[in-house]
Amino acid sequence: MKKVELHLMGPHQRAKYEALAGVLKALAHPTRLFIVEELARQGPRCVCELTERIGADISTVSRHLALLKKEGLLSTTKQGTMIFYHLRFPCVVNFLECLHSALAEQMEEKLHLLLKQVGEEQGVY
Amino acid sequence: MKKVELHLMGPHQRAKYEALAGVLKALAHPTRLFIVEELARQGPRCVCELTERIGADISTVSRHLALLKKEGLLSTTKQGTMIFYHLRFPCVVNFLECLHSALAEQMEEKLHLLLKQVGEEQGVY
DNA sequence: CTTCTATTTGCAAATTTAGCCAAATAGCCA
DNA sequence: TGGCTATTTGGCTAAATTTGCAAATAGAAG
Repeated sequence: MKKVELHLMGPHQRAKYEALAGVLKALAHPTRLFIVEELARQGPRCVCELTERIGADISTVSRHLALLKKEGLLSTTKQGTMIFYHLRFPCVVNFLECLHSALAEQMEEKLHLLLKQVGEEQGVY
Repeated sequence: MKKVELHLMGPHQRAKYEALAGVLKALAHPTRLFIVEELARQGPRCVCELTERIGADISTVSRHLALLKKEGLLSTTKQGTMIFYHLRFPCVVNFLECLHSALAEQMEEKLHLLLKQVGEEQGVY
């Protein structure tokens, strides 16, 4: 008989969440987000061109790209000595935009709360 | 006259990507993903209940929850001495599911490629 | 072959993150 | 008040991430 540790997360679930976390981690960096949106907006770009726009060392940019590729978000093609990176799932930017607008709302809420507080304080004195 | 560094990422854009990255980083951890799905599926839960399912130290879980809350993904309500965490944007799980199925497809592709390679090698010898 | 250019990799320093234990806090109840 | 439970915080260590510089690779062109 199988002992039922009633609600403990199993190894299968664990693996699923680790894979997901890998992809999300790859996205969770300002430079890498910029890269993803740039590729979505402008189409495939080579390392040097992206590097220009980012303003970091080219080796750093190369590493960011490698990570995104490793997690399956980008693919590459060669043209001469240059390597072009492609966004494999353009739909991720939809999610990013959605998240961004939710963020904007949230910031506004916070701002309102803050303003209200300040207003009340001024009212008191 | 404004000097145009033609395509360098500006501070405004930078700030946007940093905020987005903050939220994504909060999501990018197996335990925190589990928490998010658990709250989506089962509704608000207290720290101790989540801790049971996760199997880590309660202080660790508490910190994960604090991070998710700090990034605006969760909110809290008190009931007696217990604190319940709520998922503020249940829609994030849609994205997670979408991402997960894309991941599954990708793994399958890789598997096929691998199998094909093995097949070819066997054919050669 | 030599010399470019584009890209990746080795390495080390600085920073961040994750985890646990122990201690502090907060609210409930007797 | 004092004890009990739920949660958070401080402190610490181990591990992972990020970054730039320098060196290695790979391909193109003279």
